Amino acid sequence: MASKAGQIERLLARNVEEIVERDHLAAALRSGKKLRVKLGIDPTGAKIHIGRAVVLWKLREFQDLGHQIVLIIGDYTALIGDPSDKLAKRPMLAEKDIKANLKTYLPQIGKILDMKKTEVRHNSEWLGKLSFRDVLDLAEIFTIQQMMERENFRERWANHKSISLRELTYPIMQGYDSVAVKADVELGGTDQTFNLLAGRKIQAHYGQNPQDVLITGMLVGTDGRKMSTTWGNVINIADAPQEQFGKTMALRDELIAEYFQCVTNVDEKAWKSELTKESPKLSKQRLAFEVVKLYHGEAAAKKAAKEWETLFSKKDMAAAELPPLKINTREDIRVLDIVMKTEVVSSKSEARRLISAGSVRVGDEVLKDPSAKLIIKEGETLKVGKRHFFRIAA
RNA sequence: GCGCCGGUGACGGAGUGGUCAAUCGUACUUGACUGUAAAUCAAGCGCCCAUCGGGCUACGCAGGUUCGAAUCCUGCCCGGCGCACCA
Repeated sequence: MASKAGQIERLLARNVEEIVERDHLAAALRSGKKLRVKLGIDPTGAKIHIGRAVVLWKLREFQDLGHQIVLIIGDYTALIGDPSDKLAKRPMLAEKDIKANLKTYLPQIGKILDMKKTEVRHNSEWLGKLSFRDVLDLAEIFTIQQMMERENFRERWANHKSISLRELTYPIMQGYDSVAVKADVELGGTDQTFNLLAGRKIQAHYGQNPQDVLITGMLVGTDGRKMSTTWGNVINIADAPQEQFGKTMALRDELIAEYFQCVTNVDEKAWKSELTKESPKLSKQRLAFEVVKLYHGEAAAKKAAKEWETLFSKKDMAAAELPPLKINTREDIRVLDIVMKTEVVSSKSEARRLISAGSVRVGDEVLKDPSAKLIIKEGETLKVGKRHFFRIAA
């Protein structure tokens, strides 16, 4: 393990886009004082991807140095809901969703942080108690002009897109969180810059020392666009080993370095020297291995690497370990119905399309007729599309 | 509150009474080529049945006119712009 000074140096440098009051933070870290380090998360989706994990790993570094992590669940902010949802019923549903999301969230975060040492708070605890008067007091801290400096507001303003009054209160809600938990440091991605800085101002207003702010870069998706679940270019930390490995292999070559730096723990010098002498494919295999290792352990990573090799590189379906698919092997069955059984398609029309396109094969044989009937044997392999494989079970 | 413009598929954006399940671009899926990379080429891209083909549901919501509506009319909801308001 590196020296404490080394750890601090790394903490302040790797994947860090900007630090506000850098010297102050550096001094605080060296002072030996136990800092309260805040991260706010909105439980909006069910899965956490490796892009969002960047900041969690940063927290882990703080944790390893003995500081107190304070995780704030934005249950109150999320409850208020999106401005485009006008239905009165919405908040009730959201409350349920939030609870469901939280159940899956914390275990995922637990893959990165030591939850026993983490303070988990919900911001409804204090935001729910504020009076209208309190809110006005908070609102007084900022001017419209300051709010409009924010890029996404400015852009929307320019494009005649709506900006709700409520949205303007987001920074003050989040900033007040810092007051409530007496944060010394807050982390976030560059998209959070405005909110993070708002926290400083609000703390000062309430007579607290402004938190230092550490901003991490945003990880791009595997295809080079912004990482987003709707784009399908994400690798989730709870994804199965195989899936993580495969998704990493689908990464664009030019992003390999960035991914090594942002999503793995591999020492910078180590991966840089390797990268220059290896082919992109080899580098990616190493990268994929590291990613899986991080979330599933070394044994799983080794296994995933091997599986990938047999299935995709050697294209040896027969030798690979595949998920079983239960099919009646005694009667003949339509190709269409077999594909439906796999549940990789959302409709029969889609299944027909896939079949007609020649993307379904049993063993080495391509099956192009949706309504052709066949008797399929136990142990045979089935491939549907590019990446769905099964082994027939009785 | 008044006036004007607009709300179309994942997104952008055509279409302004039948030939519209809806031009086109992007994204996406699949095939070929490959390194499950990129680029390129090709096909597909509402749902259901099907061999050609047929049926159903859709163009903010609800009604109406018509043989026939995404297209016309009425009401409602939502967005933008302008006016008014600004003691």
